[in-house]
Amino acid sequence: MNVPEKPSLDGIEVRWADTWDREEIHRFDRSRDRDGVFAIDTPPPTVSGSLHMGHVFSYTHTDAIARYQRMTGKSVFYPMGWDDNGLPTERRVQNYFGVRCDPSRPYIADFDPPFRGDPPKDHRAIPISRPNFLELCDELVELDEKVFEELFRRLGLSVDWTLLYATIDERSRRVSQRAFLRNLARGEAYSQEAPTLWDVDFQTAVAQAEMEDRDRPGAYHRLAFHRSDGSGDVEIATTRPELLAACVALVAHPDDERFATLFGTTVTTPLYGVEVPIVAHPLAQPDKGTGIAMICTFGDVTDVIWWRELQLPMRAIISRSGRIVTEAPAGVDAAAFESIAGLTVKQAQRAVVEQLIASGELLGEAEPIQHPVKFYERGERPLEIVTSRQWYIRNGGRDSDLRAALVARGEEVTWHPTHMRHRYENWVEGLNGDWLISRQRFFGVPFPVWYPVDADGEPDHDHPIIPDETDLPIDPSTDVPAGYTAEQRDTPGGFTGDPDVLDTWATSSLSPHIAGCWEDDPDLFSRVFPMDMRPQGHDIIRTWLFSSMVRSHHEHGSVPWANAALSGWILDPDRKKMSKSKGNVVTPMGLFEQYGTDAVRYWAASARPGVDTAFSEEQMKVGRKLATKLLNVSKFVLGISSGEGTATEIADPVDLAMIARLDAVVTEATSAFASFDYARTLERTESFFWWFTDDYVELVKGRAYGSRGEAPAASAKAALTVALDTLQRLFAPFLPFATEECWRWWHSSSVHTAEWPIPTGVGERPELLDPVLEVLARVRRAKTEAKVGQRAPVEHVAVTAPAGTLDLLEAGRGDLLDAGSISAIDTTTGDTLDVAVQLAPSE
RNA sequence: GGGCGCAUAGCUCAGUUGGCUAGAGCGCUUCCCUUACAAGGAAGAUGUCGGGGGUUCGAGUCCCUCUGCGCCCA
Repeated sequence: MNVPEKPSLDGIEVRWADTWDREEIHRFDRSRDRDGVFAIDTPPPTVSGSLHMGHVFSYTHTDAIARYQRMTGKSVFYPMGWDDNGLPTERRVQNYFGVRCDPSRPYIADFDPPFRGDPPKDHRAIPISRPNFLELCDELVELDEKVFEELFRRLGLSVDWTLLYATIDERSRRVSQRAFLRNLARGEAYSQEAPTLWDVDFQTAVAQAEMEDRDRPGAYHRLAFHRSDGSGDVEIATTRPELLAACVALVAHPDDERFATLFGTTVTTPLYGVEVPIVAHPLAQPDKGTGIAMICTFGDVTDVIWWRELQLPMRAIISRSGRIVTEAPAGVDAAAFESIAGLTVKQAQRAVVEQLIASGELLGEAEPIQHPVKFYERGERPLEIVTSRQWYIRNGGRDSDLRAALVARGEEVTWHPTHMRHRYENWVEGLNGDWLISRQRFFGVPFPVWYPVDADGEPDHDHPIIPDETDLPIDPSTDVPAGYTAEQRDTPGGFTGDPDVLDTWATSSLSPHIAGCWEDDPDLFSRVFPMDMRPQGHDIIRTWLFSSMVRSHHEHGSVPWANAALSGWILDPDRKKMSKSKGNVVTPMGLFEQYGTDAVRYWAASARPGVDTAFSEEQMKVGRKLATKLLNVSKFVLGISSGEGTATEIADPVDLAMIARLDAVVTEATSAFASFDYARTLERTESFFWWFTDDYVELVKGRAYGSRGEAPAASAKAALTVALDTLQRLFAPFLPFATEECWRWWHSSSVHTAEWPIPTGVGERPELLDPVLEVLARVRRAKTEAKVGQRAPVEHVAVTAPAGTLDLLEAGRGDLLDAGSISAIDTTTGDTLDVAVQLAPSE
């Protein structure tokens, strides 16, 4: 045994993290069968900046559960992944190196970027080739990932770092492409030319899950359409007059009597003189504007529905750059159109409004309104809708059977907390289209397909050329399909590669497959899948959680995991969502250094599952106090008992009563942990711990020192040892460093590979301690009121209490005399408890 | 508009199927350097459990309703 003179938390993180690495205590034992494994589908953090308190918070919750499961004897499959694939990385590369990707540029060997970090504000990004851009992506993510790993190790995450993956690495690309090809073969993936939400800045299609509504100012402009029979005008209101040239119909609600006689007739558009029909559709809102609206191809998603369901013609005028196309669509007055050709949407609106004023077809003043506008969640300009060919995976958005099946899958998962299931169902039931998985970006997993090019040089999208699974991963922009030569690329009669990359969620939705080496290592996969637990934030239920469910449902006909544990948000102390500026000032590493890692973990683990939680340094101070106390009480107990004694040697009723309480805590702590409620385990353990140190230890200290002889001391020592041993293990998942520190004083192996405690079963009469401690409290109070120290001697204590209480009290009489420095206790039977304390005269 | 959550001490929060006098920590006040711990300990004060109604022998807890805050979706 080796107890230090002055226990300290300083430096324990590095010392024990190194030891754990050396002893490989977090290593997954892949020889265990599925029942002996606890598999965690760790969220791969986005490597596009820095880790913040939100990461520390939620990853601590998962780690506590992982450590608990390990102690119960499970082989814990706890991988880590880096989500380095996708737009956030591209964006960061652009900002870090001062470059942008231009696929038309040639590759430059040994390219040296103009900056490495913080290009000046006026710097214009240098266009570079796609391969050069990807090299810079690789360089930067490697840097970021080192920093991430260091922080996670310092946080004490018990991940098995040999299981590390990155969502852009070869294994992930192979898994992602293989899963896509399987979806394609089964008809779950398909490509289609269709109107698509488009971000004009990022130049990519955007999925429903990445969209958000933002309130933006707009204005209703009232426009006069002219009835074709010359009988007057029809007045409509629109917030997007610039789309007038794209108008293909007017629409009103079928039950709206104001327009009943107009349905089936036609009008001509202002400025452009296009004849368009007036149609009826239930999605038209009678109370909006004038009750009749123009349908354009396309102003918003409702236009798309109308266009599709009413089989209207296409008159698209917005290009992928967000500018008005240069040629007028068929039927549109070319001379009138020329004045807006090539303008941005904003410029076009101004021009059209001016023209309408001039022609007298704008009625009255524009009426300003606030209205929701669709944005890409990372974007800065409203989404436009353009027609393009995209890949989709069926997700129930267009198929009610599949939707119902996915809702049913949601019921197979146990949600923590349970109400999070509603978020999932809400999302699934509100889907309005399949999952768009293609992105017109660069740093991502490429679609593993080529297309034959016909004699006219046009790709045949209906007959994609598929690689063999054994060749994956492939890059269709450099690899050549079987049966073709490289010279045939992009030539008539040859082939062309699909230029797009998969949505980042299309890869991360396969995180269980990537981590579990699906198909590459079927033996491993069978031992970990379906996994036990998916921890994640509730904000990505609609993306990561749902897409994972879709992939697993298609591929395996099962859920990907049995439990979904949703963590809450970190809020500023003033209850607002943690601001960036604040998050940057308070860095996790700074807090680890200031309070110790265990203290920060304590703060995180105190928050109940799924509950938004205020950032609180006060809680960290409490955590530090707890860790310090644990070291000190360990030193005390081990100093007095030498770590000897077992539950069977406990004989004194006071000790048995304490053990009874301890057993109850173990039972409760265990069932809470088993149901993922780490916070409850911590709270129960902690409150017992403080009671143990403040009351029980003080009560039996004298006896343990031998004040009443060997046998009573032996019982106390055994009880102290058993309690300490149990408490160190109960705290181990929360305070991994402090518990390891004091555990190793008297054990040669790690507390984290020790067995999770089970009740001793020897406890008796827990209620006995209540009257004993009540009397002790009265004595303490008397001393405080007399303003003397707690060691001040007491001459005499007279206790009046009911007979039953006095019986209980009798068992603790000896300990009370010691703990209170009391010379004598007299007892009298009475109705209520009364304690009279007579202090010894001061010297 | 639909869904979900929250409201308990000055602050942050516990309070599991209804059950003794509603708890903890922080903060505040007083005292104590005591041989595990002064980065500590002992003691104390602090509540219309958001409002209203209902069920019940009994409601912080269950039901209804209202108010306020937050989140998700449309």
